Amino acid sequence: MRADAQRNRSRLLAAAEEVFAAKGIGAPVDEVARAAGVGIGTLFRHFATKEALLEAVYVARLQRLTDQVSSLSGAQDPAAVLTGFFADAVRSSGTKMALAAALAEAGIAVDAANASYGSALRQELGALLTRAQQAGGIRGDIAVGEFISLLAGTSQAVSGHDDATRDRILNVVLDGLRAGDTR
Amino acid sequence: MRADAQRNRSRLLAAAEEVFAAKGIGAPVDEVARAAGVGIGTLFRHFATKEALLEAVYVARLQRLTDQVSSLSGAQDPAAVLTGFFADAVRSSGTKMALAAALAEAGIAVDAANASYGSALRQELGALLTRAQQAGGIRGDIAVGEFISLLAGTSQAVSGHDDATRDRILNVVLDGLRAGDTR
DNA sequence: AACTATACGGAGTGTTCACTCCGCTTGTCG
DNA sequence: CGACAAGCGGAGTGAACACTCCGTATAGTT
Repeated sequence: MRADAQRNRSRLLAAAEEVFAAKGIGAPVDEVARAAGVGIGTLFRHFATKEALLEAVYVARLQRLTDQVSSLSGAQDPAAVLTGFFADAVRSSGTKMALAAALAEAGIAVDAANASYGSALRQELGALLTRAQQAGGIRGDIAVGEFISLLAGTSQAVSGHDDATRDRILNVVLDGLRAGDTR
Repeated sequence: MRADAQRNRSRLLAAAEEVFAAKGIGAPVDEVARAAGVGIGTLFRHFATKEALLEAVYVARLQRLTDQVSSLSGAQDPAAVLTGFFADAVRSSGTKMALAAALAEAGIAVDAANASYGSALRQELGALLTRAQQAGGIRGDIAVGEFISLLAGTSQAVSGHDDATRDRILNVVLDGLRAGDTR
């Protein structure tokens, strides 16, 4: 792959993430191309369809989340680490108009990505969750799937609120995650 | 207003709620007209734009929620009533692919409706919430806005899950709403 | 420097969709 | 029943948008 091609590809990904986060996934692809400073033709050579672009954005986000969780997995206080991760993820997605939720709503594009890349995240998170539950501090009656859905739902719940309100909402869910478990 | 016109109007509203709930608000209006058994012309005579139709659907939902809360406002155990309402609302919206969330994402259409009709719901709910907080059983550090956002977020979180999973997710949030308050 | 595979830009194309227009139908009222 | 306003249906219109195509430009190689 030529150097300029690689540069354009990552520019497109970054621009897409920004544009879709700001205006929702309904935003026209021309805008992404313009934001990236490339022509539309270039966009479509790198990502054959809009859906492929969305998927790439989604995968990139999964990748980052997975890395983040991986780097945390050895901690000595898994419950605190897990809730900390939850809070971080919610706070950072709040800025971005619930991009993950919007992507998830898109449906099809996400399934393929979930199967291949999501499973890694799922596995990492699942391990951390189990350890947190065993160590105490996180309720035992939920699985990874519920945890992830809660993460997405909470991200949506906090979007559009100021920092203080966002933290109040977040605390409700975090307390719920700890509930029924006497630390 | 002629009898048939009124009939068509309510058919359109019902069809719109169903179609948009099933396929998201991106569904073409033709489909709504077809589902209602009327022509497109008729749809647009009753609702000047698609946005107006969405707003009408949203208002109808707000209306129903408001009535529901009103009928509950005199209860002797406000905390239980409030959590019961929360659970009901989440469960019923779960079937409908988070219609409220999708509508909220549409933005503009919702603002006007919120101002006029949402305030009634907000007021009713706010009263109930305050009473529940005073009676004990609901944490004192949240306001109506947070409660409503949590409702919407939780609705999204449970969508696509089976009943048992849905209830586990719901319980996390409900426990969170009770947390920090020794009943 | 010359060459060529690789990549680029953006006008053009087909399709989807919200919305309009008008000839026809039907409810309503004297 | 007859008249006519109110309402209906759906072909037609324009705009937005995803995606294609090809002449031009440029990175990498010899």
